[in-house]
Amino acid sequence: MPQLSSGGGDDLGANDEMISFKDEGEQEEKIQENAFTERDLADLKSSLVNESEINQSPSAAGRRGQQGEQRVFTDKHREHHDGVSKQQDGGMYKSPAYPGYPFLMLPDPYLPNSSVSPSSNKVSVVQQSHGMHPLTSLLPYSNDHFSPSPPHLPTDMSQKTGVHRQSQDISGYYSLPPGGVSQITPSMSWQSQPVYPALSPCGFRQPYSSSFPSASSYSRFPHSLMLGPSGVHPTGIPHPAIVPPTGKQEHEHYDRSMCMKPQVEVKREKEPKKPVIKKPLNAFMLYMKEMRAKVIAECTLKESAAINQILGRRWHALTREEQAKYYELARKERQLHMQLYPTWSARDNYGKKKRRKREKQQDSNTGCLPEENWGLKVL
DNA sequence: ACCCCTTTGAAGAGC
DNA sequence: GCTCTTCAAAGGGGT
Repeated sequence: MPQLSSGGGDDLGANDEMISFKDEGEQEEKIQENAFTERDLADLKSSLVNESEINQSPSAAGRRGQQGEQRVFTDKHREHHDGVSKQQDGGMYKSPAYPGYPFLMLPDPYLPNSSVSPSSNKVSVVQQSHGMHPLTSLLPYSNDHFSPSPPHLPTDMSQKTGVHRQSQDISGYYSLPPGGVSQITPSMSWQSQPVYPALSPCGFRQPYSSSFPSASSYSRFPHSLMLGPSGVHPTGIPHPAIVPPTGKQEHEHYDRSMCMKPQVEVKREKEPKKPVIKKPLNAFMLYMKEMRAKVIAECTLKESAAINQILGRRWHALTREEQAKYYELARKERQLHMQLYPTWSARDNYGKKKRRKREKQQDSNTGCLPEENWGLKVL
């Protein structure tokens, strides 16, 4: 475990873990809302815990018993992760433990024996019937693209140090021209868009079988800078990362409309509203996206809140190496997002969602409208 | 139709 | 620098 350097493990935030980690009883209360009986739930959760512990490497099982080593990824630890990633780029990604990462993370159709093996990359790849595997789309990366970041180059792209230096870095990943983003050619297109699901010509998400990266399939998605002001490419094909500023299921609604209506009409409809560029997914979100289907299949649960609780527990049960892979992917996602949308800020989407319950409660107490205040602050 | 729930992490704002 | 808030995905459930 490369990241478990001596002297660094004890300060990895056991307290935070204990705080954030919910009690078993609490879990039961939550999941009781499902159709399961208490016993079924207990069995389910017991099996989940067992499964997590069994499937884990012995180090993970041991780690669970060592609350003091439970991870909390503070910035320091993230840096550590980056350090791990660097190591893993040269080690994990190329070592026998992670041969060809992320290419190992292929969906079942592409790996004859892709089931989880304790000795293999334990992060099982789940065939998502509803979407492209976020990691699968990393396949276009070459091994060179996943080579370790050059030691002389910073890898933490969260530091807004400008795109140019990132270009120097990401150009290795995405073959960016020296000029940076503005010179990204359509041919590069969306090979470098790992998270956003591949869309069928009709805009519907495709299973792996049809979304397996290929130059032709990805070339359908032009670069953001090739888009028109509404985020729609002149061809009428929507940008996968840009969604209309409506509520849930934006992709589906939007994509269907793209299929059904002439381009000009759609363009006209979309013009008045500024497209929404979503936040890049963090490590846990990437993990959830990958594992959700598996949990649903195993637990026959469909309620996302319950699924997410399970996924949260499993996330904690992962070894640091396993988590590191997702942190690394998330880091690359952020890099890519920053490349594609240099001027985008997370603040752009503030207020897009409706006010939350907590805010409403505050409102009832204070009479304030926090989100409106946000808007005032922002503007 | 819309919001809540539930999770973790990233980012922004405020102090 | 620390704390708090919001959003990212997901989809069943509630209003």
